[in-house]
Amino acid sequence: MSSKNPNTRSRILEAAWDLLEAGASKVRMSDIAKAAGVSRQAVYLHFPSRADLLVEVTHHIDAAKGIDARLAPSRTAERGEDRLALFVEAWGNYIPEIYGVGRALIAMQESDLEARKAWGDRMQAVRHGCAAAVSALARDGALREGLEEEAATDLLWAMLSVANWEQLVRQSGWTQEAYVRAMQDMAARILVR
Amino acid sequence: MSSKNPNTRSRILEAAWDLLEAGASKVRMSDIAKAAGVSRQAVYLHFPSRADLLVEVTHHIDAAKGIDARLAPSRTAERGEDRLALFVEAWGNYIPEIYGVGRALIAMQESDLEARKAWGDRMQAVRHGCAAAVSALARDGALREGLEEEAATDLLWAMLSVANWEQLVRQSGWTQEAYVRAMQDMAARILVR
DNA sequence: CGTCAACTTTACACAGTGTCAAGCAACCCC
DNA sequence: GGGGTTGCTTGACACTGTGTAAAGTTGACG
Repeated sequence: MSSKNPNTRSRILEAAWDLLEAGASKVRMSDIAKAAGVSRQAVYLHFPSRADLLVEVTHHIDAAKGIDARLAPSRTAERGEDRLALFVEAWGNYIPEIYGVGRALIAMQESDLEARKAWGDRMQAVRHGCAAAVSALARDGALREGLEEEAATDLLWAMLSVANWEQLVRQSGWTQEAYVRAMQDMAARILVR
Repeated sequence: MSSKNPNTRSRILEAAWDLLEAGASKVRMSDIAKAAGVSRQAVYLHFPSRADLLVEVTHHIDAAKGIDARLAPSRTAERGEDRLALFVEAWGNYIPEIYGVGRALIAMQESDLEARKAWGDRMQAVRHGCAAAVSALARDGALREGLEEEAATDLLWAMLSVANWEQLVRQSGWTQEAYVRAMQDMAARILVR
């Protein structure tokens, strides 16, 4: 991908991650450069744009935090209901990890087409997870009657949005545990027969 | 409030409203000025900042669309359950009206403190509506057991966020009617005993 | 010693917000 | 009918942040 020093690249990614996760309200390219101990231009030698850098940070986090391993339990669950609860738990507990970057990427969506596409892609991946859980319910005949799989997926997806997590946990002061329990309960009440 | 020509002021507000509601992705001060047939500086003679202008637009819309009248049925409902359903319907159907401005204001939140406060205040008003509906349920003894009024209000509030409406209606392609019905159903299942 | 890669330094273009000051046209008032 | 006031225009400019461009520095390697 890049012929530059992979060390510098990682330092930039780590620095960006740190700043974003620390909740700094505005993280500029120069802030990231400074935190990485590198010039602002060096950042542009590794990442063509701010949006690209942020996207790479999310991939970096995915690799570091092992998103796949976290979702594994949900995929191997027998019953649809268990699968749903485990998926809600896994994703719900992953949100805080990517919240900083997600927020920055969401904020860029309005102005930056690339950022919109990048975040949209990631959220589409979450939607696939939702669809899989809903589909498992349907397979068990446990999906609430009068609810299409498509609509159920949309609802679950909307419920599990980063924005909702932000509102409940960051704004309303819920604990992470309360959030996850509420979402599991909610999902069960809305989707399960 | 302003010693300037109230006519020009209204023209600016209307122009901003039109542009925002038309879904233009980026609405600059100069765009609004041009649409209002006025110089960019004239806009600043009437509104100190972009955030102020947007907030005034929301108030303008409230006055034009009669938010109070729309919420009246919910306030006069006898049963808590009816009140809840009517509130969800009234607010849910109001969202599309303010979506354009809301989106612009939300996009500014990250960078602009004033915008954050302004939109936060408006959302707080919605929260009060949620709290009133929940309180009516509790009064009837219809609130689901094991659910605090506070938590119920938070949940309802999060559910009814503009972001969720956007995701379901604009992104997932739901009709407005389907959205309202789903939210009413969801609220009943989650909050009502 | 030469050269190549990675990075630094400095400068600049560009968009958009917000400020400032001078000018101008209409109207009001004595 | 001149003098002031009001509401707006015109043009210039400061500031922030992104992204680009080009020349300079440093160290490793052959």
